[in-house]
Amino acid sequence: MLSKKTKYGLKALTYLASQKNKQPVQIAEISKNENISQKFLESILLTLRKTGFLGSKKGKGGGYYLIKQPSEIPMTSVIRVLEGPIAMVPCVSLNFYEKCNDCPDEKKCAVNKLMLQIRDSNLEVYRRTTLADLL
Amino acid sequence: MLSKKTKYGLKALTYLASQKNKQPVQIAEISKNENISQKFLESILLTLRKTGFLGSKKGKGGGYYLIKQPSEIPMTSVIRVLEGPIAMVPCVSLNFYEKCNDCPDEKKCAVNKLMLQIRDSNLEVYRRTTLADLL
DNA sequence: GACTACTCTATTATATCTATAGGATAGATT
DNA sequence: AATCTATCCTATAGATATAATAGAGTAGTC
Repeated sequence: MLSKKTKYGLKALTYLASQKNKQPVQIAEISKNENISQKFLESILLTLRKTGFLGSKKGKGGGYYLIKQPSEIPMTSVIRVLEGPIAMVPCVSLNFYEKCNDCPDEKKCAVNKLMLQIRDSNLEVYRRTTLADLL
Repeated sequence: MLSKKTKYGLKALTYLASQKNKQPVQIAEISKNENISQKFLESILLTLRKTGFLGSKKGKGGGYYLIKQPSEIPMTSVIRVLEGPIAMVPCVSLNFYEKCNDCPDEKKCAVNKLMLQIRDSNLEVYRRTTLADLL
């Protein structure tokens, strides 16, 4: 299952991407329009800022805004930041590889074989899709 | 992440599929060879029997065995039984569809758009892969 | 009839996700 | 400078799902 964190994060990103001008948008506005708990959204936007997707402005008229163009934000990086590894098992992960301790030979492992294909097909989708494609 | 239940279930299925004769295999044997907690494996094999993948024989010389040919067991059905819905969000699920209560229009939803593609690509992999392909 | 191995229910442990609370901090406005 | 506003940050609690264990019960085989 997709976590709510990722779901909300994606919705917030598209909300910001669909803004005509580049004025900062307040958390409260996004929260209200996308039906997201404001406090929860707060922490999500915070991680998106820390990971270089968003900029923020404090004080009156402040809020969050996209740093890059939507077409320059691939889903691979969004998913990795919000959801974690794209692979469903660590032994087929590109960025978070870990050996299974119960598995003597990865190349003979059925789970590895299957999940390698799943990873590849998911990666293909995430790589070719940018935030701009979701508007 | 893939649950251990699914992981162990897949390993057990391939173990059974790789048997030369069709004699029942005891839980203890699978558990030992695949490094799986015996009791946990017990419950997994039980659900695989109840869902029509395995047959069992009680008493001495008993155990579990595959009912169908490995080539006739698609991953779609295995995953659905062990892991649950293939879709990552209910609003794009074929067999477990559910409307999001926070989303006014699915067709305009970014999460829906993205996850629809992910579902399709995963489905394609699971459909073309049978247990026989994992041996 | 004894042995073996599956069957089933209940319980515990663990982890992760989701959400909330409350205050601290920094910038804008007057 | 004072005040308002909105982000920033940490801590924590509750809910849920997963993972694993325990132990008694049942049914078939030899």
